[in-house]
Amino acid sequence: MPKGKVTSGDVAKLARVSQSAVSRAFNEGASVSEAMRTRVHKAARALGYRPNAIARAMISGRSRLIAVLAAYLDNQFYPIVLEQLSRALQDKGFHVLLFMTDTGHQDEVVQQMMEYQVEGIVMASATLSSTLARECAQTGIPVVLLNRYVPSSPASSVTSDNAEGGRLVAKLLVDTGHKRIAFIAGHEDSSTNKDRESGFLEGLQIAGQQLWARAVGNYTFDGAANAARQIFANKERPDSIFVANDHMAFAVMDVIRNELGLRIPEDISIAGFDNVPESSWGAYQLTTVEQPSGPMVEATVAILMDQIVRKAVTSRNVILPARLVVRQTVKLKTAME
Amino acid sequence: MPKGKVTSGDVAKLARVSQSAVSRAFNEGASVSEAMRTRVHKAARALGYRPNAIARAMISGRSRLIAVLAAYLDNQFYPIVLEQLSRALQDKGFHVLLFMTDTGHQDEVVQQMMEYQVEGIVMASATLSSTLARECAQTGIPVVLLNRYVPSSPASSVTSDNAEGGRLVAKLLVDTGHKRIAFIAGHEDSSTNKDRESGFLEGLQIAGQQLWARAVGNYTFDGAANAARQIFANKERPDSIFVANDHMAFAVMDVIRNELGLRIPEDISIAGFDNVPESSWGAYQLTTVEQPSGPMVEATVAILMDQIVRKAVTSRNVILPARLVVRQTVKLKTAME
DNA sequence: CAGCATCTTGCATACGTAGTCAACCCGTGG
DNA sequence: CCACGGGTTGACTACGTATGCAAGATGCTG
Repeated sequence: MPKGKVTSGDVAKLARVSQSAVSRAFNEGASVSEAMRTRVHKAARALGYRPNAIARAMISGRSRLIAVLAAYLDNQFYPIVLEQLSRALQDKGFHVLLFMTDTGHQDEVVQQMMEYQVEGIVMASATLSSTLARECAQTGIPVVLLNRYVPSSPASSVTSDNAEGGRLVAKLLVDTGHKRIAFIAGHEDSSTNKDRESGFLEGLQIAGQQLWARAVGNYTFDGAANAARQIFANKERPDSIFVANDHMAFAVMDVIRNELGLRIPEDISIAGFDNVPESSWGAYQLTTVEQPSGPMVEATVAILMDQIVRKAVTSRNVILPARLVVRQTVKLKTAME
Repeated sequence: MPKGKVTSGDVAKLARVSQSAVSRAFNEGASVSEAMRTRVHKAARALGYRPNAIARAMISGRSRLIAVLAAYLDNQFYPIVLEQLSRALQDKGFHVLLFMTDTGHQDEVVQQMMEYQVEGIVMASATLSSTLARECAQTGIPVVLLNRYVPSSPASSVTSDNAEGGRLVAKLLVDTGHKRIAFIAGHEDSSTNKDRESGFLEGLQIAGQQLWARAVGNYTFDGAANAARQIFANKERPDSIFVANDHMAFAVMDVIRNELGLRIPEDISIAGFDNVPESSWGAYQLTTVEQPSGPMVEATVAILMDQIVRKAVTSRNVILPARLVVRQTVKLKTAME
């Protein structure tokens, strides 16, 4: 029966070998005979021994810990990424130390991450401060900004092609005959919003159109609902709205259908961004731009492993293609008015 | 400029004091003069020193790590709980080590948790194996089963009153005149499903009714959609369905409205369980039973702190009240047929 | 002013493991 | 039979911090 803590020393005693031998028996590259290894493992099994990862991290300087920082998990995009990320890192023998923080205690949180000697940091939220990103990066620890980009930062980043996504939506709305096109922004300081909006405006401009109305939802559900109400407070209504992410788009759709009594897409078209699972749910069937979470996570892990295992020093900025997912919230053909 | 690793020894040298003094200056309860503390902190700031949590965990035997185990994050209930849990633990000076696992590699994952010397384990998923829960508990590390209950286990548990919730739904459906009442189960081995179902059946029985139909959705979106199709494959339709959680209820509603062309609640009533954020979204307005995630997390943290900080040994089983949240998916008055 | 208690401080050690180094075994070829 | 080399093994030390212990400093009481 395993009582309290059992150490490599205990195993060594039982197996009548040295502590070093036990250590080597549990390390991949070490020089041990097969006989010794099985002998040690047998004793270890008898005692219920497992190497102490803390002590191991201490001596080797390798904690096998990756810090993941997120601001919120409301937007389904993040839980999904978090789940995939955690699984992928587990497969590589790493583990996720999770930190939640809204703007405010961010500095403190970064300090805490460093105290745990994490080998890498993933910042997975569109609304984290740029100074924080920079602060992290200059610690020498590999930092990957997931779904966020800070131009002058030495940190790596993985995003989808937000600008292209914006352009695709603009083209879709224009091509389907929309004339009064509105935009509801997310968090205005975030790179995702900037890129989506600039791509969208560019797309409109190419088609010779201008933005009809604009409001800010700050990537929150309630904020988006208010933004929608604000846009519809005017006498003349838009005929379409591009909402900066799906999470907000659902709020906008709710307001349009339940408060204003309008139909989607007959009275007004809506497009979102992310392609979270809810977008495909029957009640929304949201036309949106897909952010490929799988490849984004893969790229994140690849960068991390490159820098940690292969000690690569150059940071990378990966931009994955964004794809339009057409469902039923954009009216495909509209009569000229 | 902070170069590489700076240790308490470096700080000690700069401040011309002993390493012990530095250690004490960074520990709350230690015996240090105020002069010494400020002197050390000044030197520490100059060097960018922060104590090494790994070394600290090593010597003190206190890692301040809590393992959180989840099977999936699709169901919005879990991300929300995870976010709250992480925040609450951070406030207490603890940190979350996140593990994701489906049934299969569970044993391996538990070993990994132990290797990191976690001080507590939270198992946050309805579909984790009971043997795993037991295995965890007998390690001597405090284990809290969140939203799950294993009768003969020494682990603590925090749940809502699932049986009462089931009864409330039964009463609601009966009181509003429903006669052909169906149930779509989650994962049949899970305690949440068992309790919700037994409470529901009990409620029906009290009212002198019997279950009209039953299918299994395994707590998955697609599984629930299929379960719904199966139930409606019969010539005669139910007039109401209690779905074992909200996540599945959305799938059921989609099938009913989009595939079968029926109206909710005019043609059929739906009730769920959890009260996840999406339940209040305009497109669903789901009548459901609230699981109070806030209090559930609070109770979890309280139990953990009791056992870790105050070294309490007795496990606790907390059951929090479940509350009916009436929205618009249950037809309140139905004409007798 | 002596004597004692309280508070501070430094020294030395311990935590559990990995890795260096030297010693050792065994087999091979000269 | 000896020299040599590859392969194993054990003793020892280091990682960075916390803490028991003893010594020193300070304050307080009689």
